[in-house]
Amino acid sequence: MKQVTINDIAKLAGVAKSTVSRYLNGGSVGQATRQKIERVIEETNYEPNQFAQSLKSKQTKMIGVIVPRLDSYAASRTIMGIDERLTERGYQMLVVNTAQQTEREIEQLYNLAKQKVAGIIWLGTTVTERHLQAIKDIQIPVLLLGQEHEHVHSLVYPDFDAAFALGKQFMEWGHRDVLYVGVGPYDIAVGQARRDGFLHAFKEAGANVTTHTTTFKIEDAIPIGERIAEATDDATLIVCATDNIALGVLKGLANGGKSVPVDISVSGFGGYDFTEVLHPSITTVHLPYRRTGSRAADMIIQLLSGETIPMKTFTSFELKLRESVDILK
Amino acid sequence: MKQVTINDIAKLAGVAKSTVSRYLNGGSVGQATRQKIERVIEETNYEPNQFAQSLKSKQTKMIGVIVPRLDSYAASRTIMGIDERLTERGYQMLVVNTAQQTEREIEQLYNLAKQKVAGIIWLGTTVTERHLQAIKDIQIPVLLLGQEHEHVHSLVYPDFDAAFALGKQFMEWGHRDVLYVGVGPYDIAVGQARRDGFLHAFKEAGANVTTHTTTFKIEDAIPIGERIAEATDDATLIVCATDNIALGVLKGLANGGKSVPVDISVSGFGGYDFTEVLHPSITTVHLPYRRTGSRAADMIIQLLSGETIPMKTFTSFELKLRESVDILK
DNA sequence: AAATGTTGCGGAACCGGTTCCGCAACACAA
DNA sequence: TTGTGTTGCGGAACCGGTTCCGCAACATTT
Repeated sequence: MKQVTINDIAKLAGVAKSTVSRYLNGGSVGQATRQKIERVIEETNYEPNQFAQSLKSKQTKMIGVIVPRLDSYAASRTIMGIDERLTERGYQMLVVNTAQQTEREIEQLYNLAKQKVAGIIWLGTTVTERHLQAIKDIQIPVLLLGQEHEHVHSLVYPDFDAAFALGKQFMEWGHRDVLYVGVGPYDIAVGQARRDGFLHAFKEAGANVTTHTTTFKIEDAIPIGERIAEATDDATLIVCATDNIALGVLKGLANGGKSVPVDISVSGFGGYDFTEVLHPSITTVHLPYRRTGSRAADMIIQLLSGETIPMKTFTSFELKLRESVDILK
Repeated sequence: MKQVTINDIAKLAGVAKSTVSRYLNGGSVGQATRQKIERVIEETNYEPNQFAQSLKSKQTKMIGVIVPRLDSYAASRTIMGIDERLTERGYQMLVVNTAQQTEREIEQLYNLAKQKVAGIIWLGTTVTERHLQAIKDIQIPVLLLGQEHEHVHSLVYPDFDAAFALGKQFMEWGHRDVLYVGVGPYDIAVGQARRDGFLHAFKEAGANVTTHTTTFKIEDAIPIGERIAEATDDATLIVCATDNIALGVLKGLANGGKSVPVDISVSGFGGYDFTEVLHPSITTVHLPYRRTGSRAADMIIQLLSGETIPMKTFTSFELKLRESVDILK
């Protein structure tokens, strides 16, 4: 298993190594030499050493992917989509996890630059000045996925529109007393856009809304569900900012003896696959994570090749209207 | 942001670059020179070029991780654990996805070797002769995770023991008519060890068992649940080989109008977090994926440094006895 | 004082590619 | 026949590190 080098090929084919290199990179090589080299490469299973190549070219065929966490459904589906497409296109994916620490996102931007990745896909949560500075410093194309910023190419989920569409549907079904369970505004996409979409739909219909704030963790939403179960107001619908929150709220309601959708309706957002097989199945919005990942891969490759693409691109969404939300009229 | 090289450092410090290199790698350098070099490196933020280093050393600080799929709960948790520990230890993780194609596992073994990773953690499903050949060829430490083979260092889940323990518990609770829903034996851990553990427990108690075979996909288990709902035999318990299967079966039962655990009990295996918050909460076995990932990282690093470790190591498990299985006596 | 050992350092080769430059061979136009 | 252009190829430098070798300066032993 000793490494075959370009020198070996040159020697075996009886030519200079510069000629072999030219052959490999599509330079001008005569018919006769071309064939000799071809044969030798075939026989020896020669494959160029990537380090030597990168040393000179200061480039790799790697795309760095910065993710806040690896164990979320959204992240892993997205990564999967990215990987599939990159592999097809002859690139490799290098995933780095930041464990939800903003500081590490910045570190990793520099770090990936040091590793000479060709481009970076960043599944962001917040965009700060220091992020922007890092992106400027490293001189490498960066695609922001799932958040947006005017100075960075971004591919975003239509959180506002999707939330608005779902909210509007609920209004048409006659819900007028709504509880909204969301997350803090530090997460632009979920904490702001999604919330605003819902609230806009509710306000437009003149509905009565109460807002609760929780985290992305299932457990934290359980007590909220429990409290709602105890309360004696006349809310007919609980709208949750994520499927995880919906899961927690459902558990809390069950603990409090309420049944869905008979006593009260519940909706989620995000599109876990298994929301469909729960009983009751959960009304939610499906975001195409995997396809979006592939799309992101395409876009970063376009950026690499210098193509101009819009600063901001939206993905699609799909309402999944199921059993957990009741139709009042 | 131009790259500072060892030559620049040498020039600025007024020494030869070999001296700088020696300084960096802990060779013999005098006090005076040491300080000069130190200062210059400090000032310039010098960082060695990894490609140049790898070119010479034919090694990297990367550990390759081969996974059959990226979007499973088990895989993503495991990867997370691996990554955390590797980062702590100064290594980088390079994840490659095989999209569940055995052929690509073998390809990737060779491919990772080409990229000169220091070691490989392989989340395997089946081990064939060709895998073994590849592992022998590449001359790089490989740790098999989640499956076992006498010739490869492996870290495995105690599928048999865990299944046996859970099965025994069910027997103590008085279940004697059991339906087992598993997967084919091509997956050694799930299709064989897990099944055998259960069956052993059932047989020991003289229970009556019927076996169904399905896949890892939720959807494929739904019709099985539906058929069970229609059947008029007197099974009291459905034991599923994975949580996903349990989810599908539960849906099928719900479709058929059966309620759990009143009409029949259901158990899963694997330990999705949210099995706890479902209603009813699901009895299952929790496997410590994340911790196991960390453990795997430790082990591969031990292998790199030439330490001797046992060929086969077991992880732990924890029974999660919850609402979905009824206690008959 | 001479012989021997130790330490610090510079020079040069090497890892395996890419690329620039220039020369030789040949074709074609003047 | 001379001049001009094109094509194919080899030599050498270069990318940024590591490592081997040898020399000079100094310390230690006899």
